[in-house]
Amino acid sequence: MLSAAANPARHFYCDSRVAVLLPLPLAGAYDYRVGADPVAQGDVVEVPLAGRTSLGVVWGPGSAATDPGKLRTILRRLPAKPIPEALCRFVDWVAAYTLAPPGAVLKMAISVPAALEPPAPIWAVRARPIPDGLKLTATRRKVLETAAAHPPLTMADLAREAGTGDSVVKGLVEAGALEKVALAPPAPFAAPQAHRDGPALSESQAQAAAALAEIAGFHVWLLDGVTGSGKTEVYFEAVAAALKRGRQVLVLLPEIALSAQWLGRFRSRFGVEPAVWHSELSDGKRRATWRAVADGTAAVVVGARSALFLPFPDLGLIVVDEEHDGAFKQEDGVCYHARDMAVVRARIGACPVILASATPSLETLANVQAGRYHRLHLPDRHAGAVLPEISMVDLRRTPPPRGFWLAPPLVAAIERTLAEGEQAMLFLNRRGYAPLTLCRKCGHRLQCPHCTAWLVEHRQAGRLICHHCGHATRLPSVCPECEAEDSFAACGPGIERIAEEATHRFPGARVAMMASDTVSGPHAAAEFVRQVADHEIDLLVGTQIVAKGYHFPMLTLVGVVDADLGLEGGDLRAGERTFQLLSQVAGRAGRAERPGRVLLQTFQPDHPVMRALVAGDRDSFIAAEAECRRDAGMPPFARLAALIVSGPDAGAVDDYARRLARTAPHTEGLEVIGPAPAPMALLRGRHRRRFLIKAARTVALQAALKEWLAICPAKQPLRVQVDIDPYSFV
DNA sequence: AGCACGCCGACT
DNA sequence: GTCGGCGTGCTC
Repeated sequence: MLSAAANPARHFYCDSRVAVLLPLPLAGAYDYRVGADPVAQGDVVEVPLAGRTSLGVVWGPGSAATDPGKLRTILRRLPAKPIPEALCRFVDWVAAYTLAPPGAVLKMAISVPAALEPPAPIWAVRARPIPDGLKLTATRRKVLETAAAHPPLTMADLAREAGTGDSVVKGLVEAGALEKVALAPPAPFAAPQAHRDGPALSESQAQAAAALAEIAGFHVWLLDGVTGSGKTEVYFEAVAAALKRGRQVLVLLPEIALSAQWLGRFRSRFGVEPAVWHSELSDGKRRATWRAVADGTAAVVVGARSALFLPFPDLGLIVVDEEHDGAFKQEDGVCYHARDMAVVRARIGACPVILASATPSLETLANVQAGRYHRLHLPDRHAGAVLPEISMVDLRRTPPPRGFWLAPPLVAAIERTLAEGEQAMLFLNRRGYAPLTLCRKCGHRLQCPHCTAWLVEHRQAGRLICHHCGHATRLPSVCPECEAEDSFAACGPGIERIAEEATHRFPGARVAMMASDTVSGPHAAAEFVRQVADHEIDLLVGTQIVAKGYHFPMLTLVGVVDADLGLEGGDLRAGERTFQLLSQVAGRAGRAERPGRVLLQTFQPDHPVMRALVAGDRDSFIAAEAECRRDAGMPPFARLAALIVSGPDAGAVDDYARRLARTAPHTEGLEVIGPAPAPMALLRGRHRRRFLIKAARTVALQAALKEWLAICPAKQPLRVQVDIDPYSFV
């Protein structure tokens, strides 16, 4: 099924030493002596390391520089397929780009050590000639006849088939009348049926699909289509085409745990479920999936960003759905953007990438404009549905009553919608009941002891929770500052409070909440989404997870409780992100026959983001935003990196940050800003200072940073985290 | 990431 | 007098 061999010209090392990359945050690969068996590039090996053993991957020839006295010998070669060369090159590339130790990147690629050992055989039994002196009872005879009539069965299956218990089967095995044989484990993933007919496509969908079915070789395609235009069905044709060529496909989604509807669409197009990959997989699934990717039996993998590091031997297409989504950016450990790294992985594998979005990122649009990416446009909603009408509720003119958050025009619209027997959704990107709790007597605000953040009241859970480190407490009975009793007041709304107001305002309506902490795990999310889709809920109150790709046919009204929320706090991408998020939320309305309506509650009706949303004018908003970025010398027209210096002691962190500032590079086209307190000046008990580095696109940014940090390395417990292309500034 | 080495408090 | 806390440093 797979075309050719994955590693056409692997180089075998019979000479004395090779470099082995270990999945540890070391500066580089270590050299080892080759044992009795020769090894080749990509082989997974076990090596001794400081009194224990470690896995590693043969990375290349050893260096002459290592003291031969230190060399130790490779213990064994694991009986696994070698790591594909494309993945090895990808690991090196990501390490060089992100300035992460290559071993830390390798660790993401061999994240399932158990998958490298041979799978445990499944034991079955089959009949043998009946040994002399076997006592043949009626049940025993039945079991032996059944065994003779079938291919080898597991002991449990045989017992069930023969209508008896497994003690009889066990007895026959011991008596030598049945013999155990090892079965090959079944392939965990059925092949998708690429030849099935897809759904009927509209004219523009069919054109785009036809173009995508032809693509091969490294190219980047932006599939740019309004919400509800059927992008998924269009790129499925590219998936089908890649499958027909016998190649593997990777689809990246921003939040795989919430992808039940996507999986349903895949199943109806291809007849089977794809392999899924995300952090909540069980160990067994994880192992089976990794192995199925490595041996090519997983033809399609849909996964979160970490799926990029799976060992595809023959990747023929990558799709990044909702490419603008911030969830693709990994912010801790190895900091990388999965959309950008997908493009790199595709280049290394010489295969195409499709980036799909209704609200593409500025970066991607700039690449289209520069001619680096191709664009396919889907201007219309599918099946005659029209885009929702978006209007504003000016909170300065028609504010809600004191202590409430839904303004009269929004309340009236919801009442009308519910009276029509349709569904409404209220969107507020804030979990919990109230984002801030303060003492009415002295004004004291309840703050997280480990972070620069207020504690958020979660009334349902009866807790105050820090959303940054998870610190949780009960609401204290007296103010820790002035010792006043029962003096706390909840300030501002979270979705719990909106749901409370909605329940009170719209009696009889079935109100439900959806946030990352109210639906835990893929199953709960799938069930919840089904309830909304089947109209068992009238009014849905949710955070940004309701913005993501769902199709609710009876949902005709979306109310954005606080459209200004994302614009606070001087973030480079605040405007862009707010535009994308609100466009996506608005896109949930009116996806079937009934037209949709969106109301944005705002104090800033003249803000460019609000104007663009109401006018439905993405292109001029993006053009204006791009102009600002160009003027400010910001991405995508320049490059940015962040250095975060952190440690448990504020004084030591400041000292080190000042030393770094003194040794900062002075290079033409490179500007170092800082140190300044990082936006979260205290996070999980660590004090943080930040440098921002702005570089012209022509400057060798990574080299300059590497040199800088080498002059002035961080000594524990101080740490420097490098974030190339930082995304959020919080 | 482990694991050892190394200096200071509460136990058999 | 030891057991053990985790700070610091190394692993081809």
